[in-house]
Amino acid sequence: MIIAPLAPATTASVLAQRLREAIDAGRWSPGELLRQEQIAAEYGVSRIPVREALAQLQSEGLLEIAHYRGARVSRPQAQEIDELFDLRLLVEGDLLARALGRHDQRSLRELARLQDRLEDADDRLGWISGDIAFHEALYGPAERPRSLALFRQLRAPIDRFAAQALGPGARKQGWANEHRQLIAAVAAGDAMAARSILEQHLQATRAVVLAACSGEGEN
Amino acid sequence: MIIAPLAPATTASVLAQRLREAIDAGRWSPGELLRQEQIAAEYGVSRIPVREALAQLQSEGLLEIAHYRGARVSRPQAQEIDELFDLRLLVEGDLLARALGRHDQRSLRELARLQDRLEDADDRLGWISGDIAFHEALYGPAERPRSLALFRQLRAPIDRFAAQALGPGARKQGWANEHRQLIAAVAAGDAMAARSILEQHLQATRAVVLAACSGEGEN
DNA sequence: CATAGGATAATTGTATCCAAAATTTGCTCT
DNA sequence: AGAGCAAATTTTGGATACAATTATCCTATG
Repeated sequence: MIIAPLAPATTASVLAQRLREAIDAGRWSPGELLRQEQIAAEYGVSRIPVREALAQLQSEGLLEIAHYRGARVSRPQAQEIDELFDLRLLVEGDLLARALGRHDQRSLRELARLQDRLEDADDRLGWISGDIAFHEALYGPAERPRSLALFRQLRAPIDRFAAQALGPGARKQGWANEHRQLIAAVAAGDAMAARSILEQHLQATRAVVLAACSGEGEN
Repeated sequence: MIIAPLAPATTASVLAQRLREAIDAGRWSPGELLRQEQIAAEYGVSRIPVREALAQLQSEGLLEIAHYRGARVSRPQAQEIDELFDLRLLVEGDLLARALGRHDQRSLRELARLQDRLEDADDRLGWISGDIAFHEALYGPAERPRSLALFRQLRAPIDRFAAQALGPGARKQGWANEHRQLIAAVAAGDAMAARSILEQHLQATRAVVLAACSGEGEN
């Protein structure tokens, strides 16, 4: 529970959050231009905070900005997606290994609770944010803030396509199974099994994202 | 040879580059405030591009910005530096392994040439940019743009302290030896040796950076 | 008819100006 | 004299206005 916010919201930061959600929701298709004036008018602000928010989203890998030319939702190439998933396996594998011995009764119950909530969620954005929350709880005990930030950063540019792919019912079962197996492996302290399940989980997600990314938004 | 720049420079982007260099050169000590007005006056521009440049440098991890309070050079905690070096070993180890089989006569000659230039450089910024160039040439054949970008990102917040530590003559010899050994291991295609030398190289650098970071700029 | 050239419009980047927040200064009261 | 509070100054965040660059459309020409 947060008492005093460390970084009191500024127009640009809340705008960035709103735009993040709008992008994940698929408001702009990859390649489509985000017009500063239009966004400014829509949110009732000037173009200055809009520009700062767009720059922020660029640094997160969601947008590509060309000078004097505009910002557009990035569509990673298949090769780049492969690379991102390889990096995720490196970073998340390390986080998982370090978190293994540090989980306790409470953190495991929290994991199970998050997974329950995740399976109850019925909208795409809820799944994505729930999945992020689950993995953050999974890696949290490692106490590696920088690696955790990197985990978020590596997900950001592809979650948009994962959300697209997680339409009605698609692969939700296998997804949930892998999460349950991860919890079990962590509870048992089985590093090998955990690593193996994580790898399988990421491979499956990679395939889904690749399909969604190549299939959508042909501009 | 570049004919037409893909991204024509804008005031904010050249300012960001200038400020990057100024920070690496130690113009501001960690914790010291960077005043927008002062920087704007100094470079003869308004505060708008200054703010955008500062935001960019924040996203690179060089600065920490608090709302209405100002930007200051970040001083990572020892624990954070440890984590950054662990991540570097993960990412650079992967890059090195992937690049190993892809080096050829020309790329090896280029590596040797860069190392020669590096040993001739006589100022701190030259060493740092030379070291970056060397490692980029070392990992380049892996053809992993995203990992290479991550390599730069993981270095950025600590290079400032590496530059500080690389004062007159300090550890330059061991540093050069490790680079030469890396070239030899790559030429021989010896993955184990290359990995081992890289690990040793990063451990040594970590110690230097930790010492420089904790010892300097007590604000 | 396709295309090169140039004027016009649309859009981004930057400067100037105003508002909000924080830091500093100086005063009061104990 | 020192702690606490309030006005003044400083500094940052945002809005408006202007300049620079790019995109569009129209015309003229081979």
